[in-house]
Amino acid sequence: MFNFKIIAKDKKSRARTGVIETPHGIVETPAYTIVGTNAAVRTLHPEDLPGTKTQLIIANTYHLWRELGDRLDSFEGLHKKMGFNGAIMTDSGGFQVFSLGFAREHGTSKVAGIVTGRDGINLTKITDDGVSFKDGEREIFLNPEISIGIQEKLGADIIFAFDECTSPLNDYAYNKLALARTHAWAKRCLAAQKRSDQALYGIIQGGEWRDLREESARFIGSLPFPGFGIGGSFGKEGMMDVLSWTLPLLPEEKPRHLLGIGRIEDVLNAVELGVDTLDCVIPTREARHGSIWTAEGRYDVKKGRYAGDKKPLEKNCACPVCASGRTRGEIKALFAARDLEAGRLATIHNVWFFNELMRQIRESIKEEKFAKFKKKALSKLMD
RNA sequence: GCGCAGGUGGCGGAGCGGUCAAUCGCAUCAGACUGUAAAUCUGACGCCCUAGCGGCUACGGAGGUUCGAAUCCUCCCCUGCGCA
Repeated sequence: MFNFKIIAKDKKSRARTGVIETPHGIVETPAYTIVGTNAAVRTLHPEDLPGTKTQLIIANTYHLWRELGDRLDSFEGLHKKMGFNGAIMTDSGGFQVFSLGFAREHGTSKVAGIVTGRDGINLTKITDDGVSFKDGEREIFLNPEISIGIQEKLGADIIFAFDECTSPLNDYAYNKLALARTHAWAKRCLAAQKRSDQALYGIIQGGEWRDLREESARFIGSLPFPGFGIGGSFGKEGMMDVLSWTLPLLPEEKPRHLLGIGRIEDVLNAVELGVDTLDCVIPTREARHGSIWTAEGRYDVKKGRYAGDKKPLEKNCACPVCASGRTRGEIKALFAARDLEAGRLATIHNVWFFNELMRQIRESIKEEKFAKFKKKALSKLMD
């Protein structure tokens, strides 16, 4: 049902290319996972997905549980719901422990140094059993058993252990405590799993501390998970340290997923260090915000200078939007008109862009040209 | 020609005697976004600068009243609607 096969390894780095087999088809790795939190890639229609070359989508346990509640028992399954026959993952809700809690309270991102909106509201209450999320008048409680139970009903091909994503502002002592909890929860997740046709990935945490990360990689890596996720917070530099500390300690033949990271340079660095799949909201969220990703980086198509611009979003791009002759000027005008079609077109392009980047990465590894490819790709970036 | 309603920053549109360089929206400019709380958010947006509860010029034009006017008065110019 679930299998990972490494096809080629880079000689000079830990990069590898392979194939993950799932009940819903294969995923060629390294692969980008497109985020579809509420069982839909925002702004896209199901029929848009094939054109974007998307192999893998990740939906979210917390959000779907919040939305479905009791109706989850009669849920048709994510593949049907999304009109997507490829591989699907569900995140466990562990990230929401951070994003709806500490992150929201303090206005921090999981990537250290990034300041986001802060409203001082912390909706979470964390105990050793699980996490209670305030949702208006009601409360939503998640723990390892409940998260796995929900994920089994959602029916993704790959599911994640319920963990606690800490903040870059949490100190060593807190991370140590949270890590012990995440480890205990990992075992509970394994014990709670009933379905055998879903691959449950364990998640490595430990903040930016080497001893915690290594401890986590050893511990989680020793458990019978068919794959692993690298989660948590770190700085731009620390991110690569964390991967270089942890990935060598994990069973090489099992796939590794980097949770929630995905700018061009991050993708290249992560792959170089041995990451097989990764997910990120950047292609989709930034598309809705008007940021168009290209080999040179991104630009904001909403800007006045693109009014009437007859060029495609990206030169020589073969995505369905660029190939159809849609222009920057048209898309700028759609953004100006608040037409949701703008976000859809930008999303198709961005998703295609990242999927295509991964395709090129896979090719370069097979051809033993990854280092060269990476260097060239980085040199093209303007910022 | 008469009557009525208006003329405010790039545009729309508040303000109707003081704390108004002027709410707000749009446009523009700059920035952010990394397991989606955000198809969202932040900042700038008359001119000048040593960037400050700083200086200057401003609310169609010209006068006037007032300690003080975008706000009141007079005349003029212009626009829209109605009647001739």
